[in-house]
Amino acid sequence: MLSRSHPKPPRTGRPRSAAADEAILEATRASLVDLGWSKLTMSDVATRAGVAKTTLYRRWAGKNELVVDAVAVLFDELELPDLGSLSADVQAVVLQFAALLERPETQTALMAVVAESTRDEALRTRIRDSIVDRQKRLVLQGRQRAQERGELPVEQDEDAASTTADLIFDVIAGAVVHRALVSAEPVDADWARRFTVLLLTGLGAAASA
Amino acid sequence: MLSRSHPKPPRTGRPRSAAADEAILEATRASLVDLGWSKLTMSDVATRAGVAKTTLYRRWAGKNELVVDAVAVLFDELELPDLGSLSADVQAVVLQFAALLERPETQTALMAVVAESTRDEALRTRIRDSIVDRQKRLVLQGRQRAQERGELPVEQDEDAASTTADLIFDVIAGAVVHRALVSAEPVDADWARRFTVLLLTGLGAAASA
DNA sequence: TCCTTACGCTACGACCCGTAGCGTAACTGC
DNA sequence: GCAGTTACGCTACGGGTCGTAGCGTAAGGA
Repeated sequence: MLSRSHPKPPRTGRPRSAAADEAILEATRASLVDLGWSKLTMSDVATRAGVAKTTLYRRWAGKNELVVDAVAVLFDELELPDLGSLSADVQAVVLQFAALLERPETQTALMAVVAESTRDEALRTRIRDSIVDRQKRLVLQGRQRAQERGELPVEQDEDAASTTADLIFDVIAGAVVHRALVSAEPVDADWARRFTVLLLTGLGAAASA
Repeated sequence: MLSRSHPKPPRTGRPRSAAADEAILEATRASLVDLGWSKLTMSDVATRAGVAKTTLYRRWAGKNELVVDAVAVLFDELELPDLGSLSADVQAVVLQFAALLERPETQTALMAVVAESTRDEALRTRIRDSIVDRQKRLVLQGRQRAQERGELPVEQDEDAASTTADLIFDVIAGAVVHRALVSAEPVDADWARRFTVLLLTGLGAAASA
């Protein structure tokens, strides 16, 4: 359900082909795998999708927007299983996120579109709406469960709670991305365990774990 | 000191102009500010630097390598002031790092070259050597000071200590980058304080701080 | 059936890429 | 000084992508 939401879907005339939409996005992912971000071209995607190049430009302004939509759907796979403890839940979601970042299409696309978004306000909100904000639900869900289990205190101040959730989200997502893409080292079960200990109990305790 | 280190600097012939080197890197940074990563071209950099395009290609294989070198030097500014406590030291380095990421040239370049590096092994090691690994010194330095103050235990196992340092580095750098570039929200003193509390004492304590 | 919109195709100017060729400049060893 | 070697600036080039315009055709709605 990509809410690309044309504000005025006209009721007359030939409707846009939904099949072409899906074929284009699929072709974009395939092209990302084969060529990577920088060598991906609109012409190549059009050819792979069996579609005219002009059809791409009728729907997407350019490469940036196209790739965001093509990759966004992959992030909806993430789920937070209830494993009985906050620690187990965090480790599970970290490993899920890491598996997503191991896929070549997300690996090459994610950082690239973020880089582009630093100079494109519209693109930034597009990424925020279709990728980033959707994952915050995992943090909120995990916190609620932990509070129900008594593992975390219930915060009274609504604003402070929201700020804390944002902080935790940046820490988890940032650490996994940095480990996987910048340090380029594996996010395996052992790393996830160590990271979770650090997140839950802090630095002093983590050093001796 | 960019160790681009031509293995064989020939002793004969006309030497390469060091002034041109610096002019090119400076022009690259200026072009990053004005145009951003995607619209930066080799021709534009050459023109700004007052240099022929062929001269660029004699020294750098392409846009990726050039930008890495142009931006790398900026990261050497980071220092870890001794403020008397681990908490204060962490907050200070976080704010320094954030200030660096607010500069448009680093903002647009950093994520872009990392994205490219996912499909280019040589570029990845170049980034690692000239940018990433240099910052780990801050973590090692901070830990040593904290241990001398008695704020952190001295780890016996050498490998485990190294692994922990890598983990902490990914957490700090990742969180700041994610906050600044992906969430696109300010890394101010308050955020740095909250983050530091989380890092040092863990999630349960951070929620009630 | 008429109207409206989407589609495929072709062609186009503009731009950037990366390299080759050439004459000139700068520095070294004899 | 002179010859040898390398760097530099300049021009030119084939190859590729971009994004758009124009046209005839296809697919729905009133």
